Amino acid sequence: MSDEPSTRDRLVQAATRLFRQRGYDGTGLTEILTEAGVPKGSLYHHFPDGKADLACAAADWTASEIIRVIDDSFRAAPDWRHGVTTFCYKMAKLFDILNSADACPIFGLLFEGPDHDRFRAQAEQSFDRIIAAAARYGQALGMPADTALDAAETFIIGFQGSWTLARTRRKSDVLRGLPARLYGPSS
Amino acid sequence: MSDEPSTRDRLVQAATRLFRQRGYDGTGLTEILTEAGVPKGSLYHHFPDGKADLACAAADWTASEIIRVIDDSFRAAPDWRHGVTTFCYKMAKLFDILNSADACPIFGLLFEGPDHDRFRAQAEQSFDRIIAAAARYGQALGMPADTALDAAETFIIGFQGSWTLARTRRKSDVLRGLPARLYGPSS
DNA sequence: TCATGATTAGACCAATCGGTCTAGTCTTTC
DNA sequence: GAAAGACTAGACCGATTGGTCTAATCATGA
Repeated sequence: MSDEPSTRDRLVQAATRLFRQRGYDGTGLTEILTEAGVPKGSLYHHFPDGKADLACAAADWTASEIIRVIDDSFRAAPDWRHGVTTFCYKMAKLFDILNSADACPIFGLLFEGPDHDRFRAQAEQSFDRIIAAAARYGQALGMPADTALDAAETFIIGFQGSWTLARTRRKSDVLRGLPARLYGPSS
Repeated sequence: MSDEPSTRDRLVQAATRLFRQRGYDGTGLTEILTEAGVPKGSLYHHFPDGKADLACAAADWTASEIIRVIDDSFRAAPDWRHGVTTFCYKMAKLFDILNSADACPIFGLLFEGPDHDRFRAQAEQSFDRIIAAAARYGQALGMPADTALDAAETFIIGFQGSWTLARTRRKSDVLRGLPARLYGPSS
């Protein structure tokens, strides 16, 4: 019943927020430490490899958050399109809350940084977790396994592109319009 | 008939390449200068605002390159789908040449950096130029203006998402598969 | 030939970067 | 209540950052 998040969690969440806003290289350790209210020693205790470790933890945490939204969107969905639509609306709302300026939670977080291949591998794993989660709902809604995987990939690809365009325009409409783009005008 | 690109051009192209690989904050000025073979003084002569100016020039240059590929893909295309397909194949080839590790030319370049809103505005303009170029071909192929704009947006959104996924997987297949995703299996 | 503005050249700067290290403070266990 | 390990605290480090500034060199037109 702790009301305070642990030091580790505060670090991960502060890092997530800041990486999303300014990117990996754009965010200083001091900034993260200040935001989390944690001294440097603690960081290197919980994350021996420092910034890189922290970034991977942040990516992992974000992927789980996204999957949580997927779950919330698809659990009660009568069909695939409804699930996608709910997800897009939820994310559009999040986009508006985030001041319409941040990078897409997972997608923007990775790639940069010195340890290129480690980050790439982490991103690949995060992507696959998310796609697999969506594909599971596709199957549950009656699709064959490979069709579901394909539909989930298309969905996530479209979402990623839409978020980027939404960001340049600072308008969340693009996200809400994704289902119509992918599946035609709503009947 | 100069065979040597100008100092300015060498700076822009070196910056483009490096920003694409390591991002804005991840790339040091010294690195750009070394790669371009240009001393610091020249940079601040051609780009008084330094790194930020250079990044905007790089973005602009890249957008023009993309539009050139769009032109090459659509000029002789018998219909919209053919144009999109050719574009995707050309970009997949580029992706392979670039070692499958770089960010998508335009899309990854921007957003970070201190002068957030300036970069955002630059990205928006680049996006719009590219979408408008594609939409023009849509109209030329018989679509009404608003349909063409919508098709172009969907195309670019899909492309952006596909490049990202291709990057995490280090496989250009995703790019080549985009037309089938958007328009169904080829007949 | 000389003068002038454009351009190149790189030494130099304060600030910040990520990371290390030692000291101290909790918490747990016997 | 004492010993031991988990954790916090922050001073400190060399390297690198983007940016400034002065001096030299180049091209050009009178």
